[in-house]
Amino acid sequence: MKKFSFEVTKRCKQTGARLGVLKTPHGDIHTPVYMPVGTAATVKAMTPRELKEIGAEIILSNTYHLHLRPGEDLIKEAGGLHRFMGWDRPILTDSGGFQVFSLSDIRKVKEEGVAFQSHLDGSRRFISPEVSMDIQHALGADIMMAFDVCTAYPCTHDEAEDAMERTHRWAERCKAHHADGGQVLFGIVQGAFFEDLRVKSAKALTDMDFFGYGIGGLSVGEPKPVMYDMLETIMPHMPEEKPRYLMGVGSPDCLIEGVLRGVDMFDCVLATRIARNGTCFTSGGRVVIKNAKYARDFGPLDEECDCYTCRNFSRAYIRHLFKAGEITGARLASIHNLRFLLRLMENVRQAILEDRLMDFRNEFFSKYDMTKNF
RNA sequence: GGAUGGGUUCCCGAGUGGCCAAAGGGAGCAGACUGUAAAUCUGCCGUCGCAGACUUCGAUGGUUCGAAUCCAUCCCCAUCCA
Repeated sequence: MKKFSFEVTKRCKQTGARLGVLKTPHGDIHTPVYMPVGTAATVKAMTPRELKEIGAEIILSNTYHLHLRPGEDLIKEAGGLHRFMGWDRPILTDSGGFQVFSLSDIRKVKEEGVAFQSHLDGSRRFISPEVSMDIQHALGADIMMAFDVCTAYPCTHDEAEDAMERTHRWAERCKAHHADGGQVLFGIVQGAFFEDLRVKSAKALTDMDFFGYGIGGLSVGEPKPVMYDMLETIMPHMPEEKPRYLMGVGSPDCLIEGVLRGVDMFDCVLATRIARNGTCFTSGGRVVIKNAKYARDFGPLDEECDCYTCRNFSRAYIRHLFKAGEITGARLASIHNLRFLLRLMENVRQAILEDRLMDFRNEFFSKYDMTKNF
């Protein structure tokens, strides 16, 4: 479709990291980009207006969850996901593939597809590549993801290979079933933590020619260096002119390390989840704001942050809200954590533009206490 | 002044002879969290500590091998009656 395009506009001379623009009918996305996650058609605790204010260019939602509730038919009737949730910028929908992994206790994978038991009411559901495509068509997100099989860490080579081969077959089925309308489809590279499989998967997916490529099956509990190694293994085999999306990452350090290794897109629930649980990103490292030591700390969460929370409220106040169980605590922390990552990526893009991403990285880590990381 | 019911570890509240350092909840403290079964979950929560030891159930004195639990006296509290 003409309405969609991706272009790498610049490479950092210092690191080779990419700057790009992904154009969609709902607006342009400047990469490298962090995408806030709104699984159930809402980024938890955030309104679309607030998301815009902090600079979110695209958000994520989820096929499995919306299929169960309220159902894709209802969302289609509402005019599609954008209108339903009042968000007019781009949306990416995950395929339900990650739920094959995260709901492993209540699902069965077969060649045809995956039989889930709804985590809401136990009812039996079946999602195949075709069903996932149908649901995602009905939802109408700009970017759709192929239905894949995500494996755990650790897993055997055989398990990883089976999951990968199935992911490839399913990717073919997704592509065949995808209606080339106002949406584009990403394939997903699997292969767990085996270099031969990752290379094979990258090549196989590239041959299928998707609009973009997810890198799945990482950040599932492995040490970070292992993930970084896998990225370095995969990247030389990814097409240069297509967007690369590292699924489910990350933490501030992982975002930077990912960009350095050629990643264009990220999403992660971490920012919003830990925000609701009383933990915040700061330029100095993680701050568990509900801890007693902040009871009389009347300074901002992060001196360097420009977000609404940091401009107007103290650590002591935010801690108080958490201790009191007030919903505003979760909201203020969510606003901050998301703005922290979005601003980090703004800075990353600026650094790439100025060919100094490695300098930026080193400066970031000189301040960021990794012993207080995730 | 009389009647009745009570006083348990920070709070509420179980416990009526040994299995009680004492259920459960709350509060408090800490930890976890990476394509969201998460405003969730886990741990600690008398003191010192490895085992274990020591102090505690309004106060004091008894009974008993053994008491938060039984008896006596006293001190408080609540409600009702005068």
